[in-house]
Amino acid sequence: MRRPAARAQGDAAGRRITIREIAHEAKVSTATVSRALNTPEKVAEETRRAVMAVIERHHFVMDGVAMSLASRRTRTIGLIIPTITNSIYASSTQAIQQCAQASGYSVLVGVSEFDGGQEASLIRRLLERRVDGLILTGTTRDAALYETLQRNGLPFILTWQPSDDPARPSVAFDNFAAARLAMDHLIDLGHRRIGLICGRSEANDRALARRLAYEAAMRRLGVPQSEWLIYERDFEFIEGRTAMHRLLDHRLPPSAVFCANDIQAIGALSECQARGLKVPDEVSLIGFDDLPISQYLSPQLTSIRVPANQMGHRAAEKLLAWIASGEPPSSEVLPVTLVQRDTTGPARN
Amino acid sequence: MRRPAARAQGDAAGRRITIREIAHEAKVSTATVSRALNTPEKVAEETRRAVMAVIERHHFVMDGVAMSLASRRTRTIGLIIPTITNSIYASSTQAIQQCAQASGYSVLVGVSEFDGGQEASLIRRLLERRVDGLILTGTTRDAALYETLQRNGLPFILTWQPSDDPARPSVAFDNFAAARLAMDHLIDLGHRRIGLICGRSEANDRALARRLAYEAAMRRLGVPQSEWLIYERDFEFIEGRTAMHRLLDHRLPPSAVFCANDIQAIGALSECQARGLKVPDEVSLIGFDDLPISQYLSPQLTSIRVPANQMGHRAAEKLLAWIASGEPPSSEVLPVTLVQRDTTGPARN
DNA sequence: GTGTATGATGCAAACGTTTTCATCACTGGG
DNA sequence: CCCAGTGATGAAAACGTTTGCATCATACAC
Repeated sequence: MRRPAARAQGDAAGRRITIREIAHEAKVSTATVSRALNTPEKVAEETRRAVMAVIERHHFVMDGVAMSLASRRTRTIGLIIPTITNSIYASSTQAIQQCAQASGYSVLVGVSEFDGGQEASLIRRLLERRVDGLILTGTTRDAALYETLQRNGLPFILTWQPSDDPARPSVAFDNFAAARLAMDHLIDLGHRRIGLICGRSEANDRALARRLAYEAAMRRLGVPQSEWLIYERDFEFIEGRTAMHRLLDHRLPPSAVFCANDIQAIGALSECQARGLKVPDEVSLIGFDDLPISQYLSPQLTSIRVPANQMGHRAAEKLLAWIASGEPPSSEVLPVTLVQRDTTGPARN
Repeated sequence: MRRPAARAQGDAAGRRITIREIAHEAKVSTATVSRALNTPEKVAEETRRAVMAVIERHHFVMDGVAMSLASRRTRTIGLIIPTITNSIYASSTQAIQQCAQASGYSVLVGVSEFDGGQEASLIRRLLERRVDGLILTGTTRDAALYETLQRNGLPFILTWQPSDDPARPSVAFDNFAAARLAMDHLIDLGHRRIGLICGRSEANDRALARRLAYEAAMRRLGVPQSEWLIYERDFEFIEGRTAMHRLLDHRLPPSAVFCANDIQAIGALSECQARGLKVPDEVSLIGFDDLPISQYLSPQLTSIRVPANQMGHRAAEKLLAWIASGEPPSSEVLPVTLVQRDTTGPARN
């Protein structure tokens, strides 16, 4: 029986051709081949062409692993996101991809499922893979993890939540201020009894910031803190829907609900529609994220537009610049806007 | 001025500690350290513990690049998808991620943006990175590309479209049959003048298969081929919407429209709603994909449920099995179901 | 006591590049 | 004619692991 490894290399595949054989055939040294590939300007035009001809002829593909070992860079960045199915993360991820791909970098993606432990082990794995840099989601994590990154001198950018520590550069927007924008909008419309549906604040600093903004707004309003107005749930349509169900079943239902993400907002909206409740006449709903779909709903969802795409783009740019220059970038706070559509209206009473 | 590279390694970061220093400190050879890490059962319990202690003490992280070079496997798989923002691809991607992560593999993701050329260059890049295997989307691509994969003996799995070539194993569902399911549903409801909104069939074999099923059904119906009933557009809500706009503006608008993906279906639905057109009373709409959101729309979207998650899961499993065993797996066709909801109803006349 | 497994370990040769330093051939100024 | 400068190239030492083979105890059957 043949060894699996041999088989996995494929039957038709002879041993992969190496730079050494290219060098031999082109009658130059491996150094010259390497230079022809990486720094063509350092090689005489004629030599370069000869080398390239041999390379073409053999379909030579450089071994990136050996290259990484020798040059001590992998041309790969790591990206850790909580989930990929919520399209708001897909959006920033796509931007990061584009940026990286355009600069010849590959992206190693890890999905943490909102679990700190899993995130830590993913980070360790990426560290082991020697990624040149890292893009992380949120700022809250074990200090030991940050130490590990620092100790390894690994450039990293935090996203989705601003960092106040210059040693931990971030590209993000202010979740607290953004959520306040939403609350102010509802308050301006005359709402006083406002519900909140958001993510789990213990595992998600974005959800926490939004909740805090909600609570601050309610306090400012002089409304007593009422736990029954608040629902922390997972990021699923159904969770938003059942939360809304509970809110509406209450003896004194809120006249407006702040959903701290569009997924849950859409779930909440569907609950209203299932009950035949008019939105925004009988209850107002505001979301957060402004997913592309939100304006194709009916009624169109009022929401807070977050710069997911731009954030991914800038984060990738800054990370690559850091890698190239060795200089850590400064943090950047991106603007956020209220997109007023058809699910918010004046309070009735 | 210091060299960037030096700086990028970080200030606090001394040179990374190596297996050699661990070995020295634990008074064993590097071979033993390597074995303690990779095949603990081949090392005496006592020795293993001593080695581990030293490793812990120094926060030693193995250099995966050197490991990959020496062992000739990277424990990384490549995944190429056309886009990540359409949540149907996010769904299969997430499943692949989970599977890979659970087996200690990392996933290098490439986004081709439905562009064959870009896909080819991404594949080459992944080849260079020496991924242990590849998961690709669709079956239609340059023969030279397949040859390259074969030549390098790289295991790969095709997804989203079944392959008939046993040398190119696939995990997919039958797009033609699935689209026929949708058409049959409309036809059963009495519709005869049926529109089609789908992706660009020249760059997307899934869209092509669905279009062919549409055309076959229309032919079966004896309806003359009418180009004006067919719209090939990009995967955006707005594209579905404007296509629907055109369709409805026609002198003889269709009584039903088959949207070959939910994104465009949702756009189409929004156009109907903007016009105050009753769905399904005045026009029926059927989607394809059955995105999670589709049942939270109002009216809820009738659609074809595709096993995106399962497909990703099975594809990853098969790929990893192939890598481990060296034996290419057989192809697998997954079932698809019609999910009948509220956007399809009997034809009026 | 001999011979043979068995288990734990070490030695050292890969793995396929990059990169430093040295060499060599020119060029042109003095 | 000499010398410094420049540009193209090569030799060889890394880079940090894995792994085949050899070695050396120790155990056990006979």
